[in-house]
Amino acid sequence: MRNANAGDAIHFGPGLLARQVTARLTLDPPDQQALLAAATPRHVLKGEYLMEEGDPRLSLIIVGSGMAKATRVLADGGQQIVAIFVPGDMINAGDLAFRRSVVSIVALTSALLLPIPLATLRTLMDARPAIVTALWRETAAQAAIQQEWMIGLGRRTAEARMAHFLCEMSCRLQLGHPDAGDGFDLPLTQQDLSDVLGLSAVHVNRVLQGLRGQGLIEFDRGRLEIRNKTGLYAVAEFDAQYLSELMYPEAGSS
Amino acid sequence: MRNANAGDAIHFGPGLLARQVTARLTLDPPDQQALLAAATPRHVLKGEYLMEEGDPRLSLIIVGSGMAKATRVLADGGQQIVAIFVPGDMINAGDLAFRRSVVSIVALTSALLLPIPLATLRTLMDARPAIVTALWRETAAQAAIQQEWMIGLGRRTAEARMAHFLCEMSCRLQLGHPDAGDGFDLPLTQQDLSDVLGLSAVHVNRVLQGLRGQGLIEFDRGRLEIRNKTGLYAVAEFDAQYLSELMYPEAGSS
DNA sequence: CGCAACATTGAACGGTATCAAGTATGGTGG
DNA sequence: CCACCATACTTGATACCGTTCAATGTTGCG
Repeated sequence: MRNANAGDAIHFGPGLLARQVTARLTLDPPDQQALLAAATPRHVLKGEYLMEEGDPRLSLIIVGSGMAKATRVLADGGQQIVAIFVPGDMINAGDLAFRRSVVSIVALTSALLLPIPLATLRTLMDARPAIVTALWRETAAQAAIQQEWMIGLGRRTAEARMAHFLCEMSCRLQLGHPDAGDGFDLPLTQQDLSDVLGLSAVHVNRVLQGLRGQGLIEFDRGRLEIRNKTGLYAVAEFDAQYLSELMYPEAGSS
Repeated sequence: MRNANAGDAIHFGPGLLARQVTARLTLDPPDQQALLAAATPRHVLKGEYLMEEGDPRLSLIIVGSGMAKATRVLADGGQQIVAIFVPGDMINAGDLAFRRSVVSIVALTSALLLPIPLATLRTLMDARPAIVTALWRETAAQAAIQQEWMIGLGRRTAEARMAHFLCEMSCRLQLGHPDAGDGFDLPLTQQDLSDVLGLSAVHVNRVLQGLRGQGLIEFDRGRLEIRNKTGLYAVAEFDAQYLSELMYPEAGSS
């Protein structure tokens, strides 16, 4: 949302956006440009629904900027967030393999989306096999993150779960700009956090205070500062490697 | 493991096995045969490790018969099972997109595996794009099941979680032979169930007794009988559709 | 200013874990 | 065929982590 390089090969976006996105797309420049050129950028507002449970899938959506959550509402009114999407992510790439989405997608911030209509995508996939591979890899990356969440939900204490999630988001959000400090925007309410971590909102509050009290983090109005990275990693038993491998996979796997 | 049709196009397997497997591979016959022909069948015994955390990925493994679990051991000795594989599944298809596995794979029964060396697979993927699509679809299917587990771990009671898991396994195991009754082999100990559901083994025992007491199931020595399918589905809030869509996706999505 | 959303705090309850026996069950070797 | 052993299952008592309920404080926004 800063310098709009009108001269970019990618015609629709500011330079910064393109860089964040392209860093995640493991595609050769021609494939990448073909894919991005097929998108019709679209802005959405915070809180807007991009997709609802049961909707047919109409497009592949790449997040250009902003964040979104994938959530499922249960009969008793409870809610579980099953994914958080950051710039460069393909929103529920895996769902595309099926007829309809089983989760709702909600924008956590105002966001710029790059939706690619399914018909166009199919043509591209036929013409450029690397795009199928990229979709597969993205699906696999999201599945690996999900596995980490499952382990947290099943076997970690509330504190470790929270710490682990914060570490994960820190890594994922800072991939594009590794020079940034230890603070970043995490536009989640405590209610959102509780729906990610399978806790009550009240307990999230107490856990956050615990982490604050240990001098590990500050978290205020959607901004997280990591005060003691080593300590936080220790509480989380966090191994950053699983993510860097996901995000920057070995070249030449097709 | 019954009638060995030596005349089958697929040279290594009994007819029944081939049918179970091929029903899940959404590939045209030529692609399917090319893929399966590249496998060197291998038997493993109950309890055998097929893969350990951190191992490099050397092959794509399709389950021919038997079952396996994907598990992750934590520092405190706790354990979380993140997937159960049944005949026709590709074991951690998603992990192939990366360098190494982050989970261990253990055989739950003696099993027949169809491993396809990674080098061969890459050649096949280049020659037959439909195979990449199939890997992607399989990864997506497993991710969708994982999401369902996450929802259970995060937001369902122990009883609903258990019921839901049993419903899921019932559907997945009976896809090949829909005529079978409401009983099937589920070779999991109560300890295994606890590691799937994020509970203690003691509590699993009590939950099972609860379901038995309501006349919903029988579960004895690895054999599950569903006595009241409607009732069990109700307790689980189980929607069978999400699975049938995963397993029998619409034709022509490439 | 006033409302709505979000965050914080305290008290009491409850689901599930943990600990500690004890009881089947099935496989093995004699 | 039996004695033995390991594994799995069952049961009861107790403790705790996290929930629920209810009230209050805080922030931002139209």
